[in-house]
Amino acid sequence: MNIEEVLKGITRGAVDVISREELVKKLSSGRKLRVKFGADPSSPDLHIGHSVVLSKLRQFQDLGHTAVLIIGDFTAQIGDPSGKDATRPVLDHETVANNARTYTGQAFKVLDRDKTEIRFNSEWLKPFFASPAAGVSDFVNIAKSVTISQLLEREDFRARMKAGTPISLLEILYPIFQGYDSVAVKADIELGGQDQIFNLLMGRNMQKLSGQEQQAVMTMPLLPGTDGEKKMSKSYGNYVGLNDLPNEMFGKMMSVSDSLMCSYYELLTFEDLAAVKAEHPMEAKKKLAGLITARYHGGEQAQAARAHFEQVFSRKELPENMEIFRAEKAGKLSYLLVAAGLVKGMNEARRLIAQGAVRLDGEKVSADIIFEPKDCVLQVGRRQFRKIEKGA
RNA sequence: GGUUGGGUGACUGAGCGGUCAAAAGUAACGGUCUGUAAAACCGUCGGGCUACGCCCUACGAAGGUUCGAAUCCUUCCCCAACCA
Repeated sequence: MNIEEVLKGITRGAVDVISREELVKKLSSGRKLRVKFGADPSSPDLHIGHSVVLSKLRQFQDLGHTAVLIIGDFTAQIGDPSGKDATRPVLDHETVANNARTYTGQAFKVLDRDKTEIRFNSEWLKPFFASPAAGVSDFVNIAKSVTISQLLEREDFRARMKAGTPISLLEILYPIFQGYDSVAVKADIELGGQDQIFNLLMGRNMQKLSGQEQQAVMTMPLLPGTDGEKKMSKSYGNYVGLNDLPNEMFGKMMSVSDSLMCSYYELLTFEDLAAVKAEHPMEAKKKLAGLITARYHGGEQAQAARAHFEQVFSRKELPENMEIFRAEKAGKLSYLLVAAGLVKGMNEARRLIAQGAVRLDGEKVSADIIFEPKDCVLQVGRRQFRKIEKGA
């Protein structure tokens, strides 16, 4: 493969590449490159939005390069301001450690473990920024409790702002931490989401200051969430998690709008877009759901998820595996719903019955009848099933 | 440090002595429609009950004033804006 082809493949889908010349130079140097990707373990759940950048990282690995996965255990205690309109909560050590563990576990669903170097940035940031006297938590606490607006209110700062001179480093503290990571791991290339561009460029600055060769920077587009409006994020609840069960994953993919499906094809797969658009949307969506599910759970599971989907939703038949609940004595149906864990409370149970959401063996139940224990299937809404067995 | 304005249900945000389990929007959940599309429309949306009514717990925390408080007073905690 010549360099042209490599470059084409590696920059496919990228938003920014800074700079192309440097990237070419690095790629053609014959060296094993160190490709950095940093992640704050602020949330333990990775979703398919993260997979956009991770897949790109994987591409580098497949070319023989090393992925340097930085776990921002130190920076997680500060919170990346990128794309946020409010200060992030500060996490304690234990949470961060736990998150980091699950994080890497999920990341290796995409990355090649053997070509990945995992580093925790507290390794170098702690001694670098925290004096033994002040201690990390003191520093973090102070930085957390002083807001920018408070600082900028000061007259001398206002004057400086008016004069156009740069303000304190505090606001750009985070990018500096992240940038220093690049120095510490001697990154050749850094990948990130589109909203990371400022931070990534800071890495170049810091490396230059340290006399290192500057990393090339490449950003990937942000994946829209399943609502089709905001970016995919756990806090918006519009994500498809890498750890989602096959049926869940398949189902979530099926419920997105047609236009969103196209974006997903573009950002998550290598499929030919024109061909996709020519297909029936339903078929195309099933294919997409299958591709994604297969990626994280294997082809067999994906097949099963598709079969399940078609069975339960397309043909409205019963699913293969249902949770079993043993009913021992006669009682109100509403009580059975609560006991079987299908609803939160009695009121909700009654409401759902009144709304025609409850079925016994496929027959709508319109009143809160007395249920005599027997083997049957209890269904609430479209997707909640419970197999009822007569108790001993 | 000073001044002013705030803290309301999953979230945004009205209410400012009784008619308030608390408007409106979002989210969520059911239903109709369908490709579980999306959108739209209808309904529900603190908990419980012997249920067109009743009880309990709720409007930052703790007290108080009232027949009656999310609404007034006191103290405390937290936040924001502005001024130093």
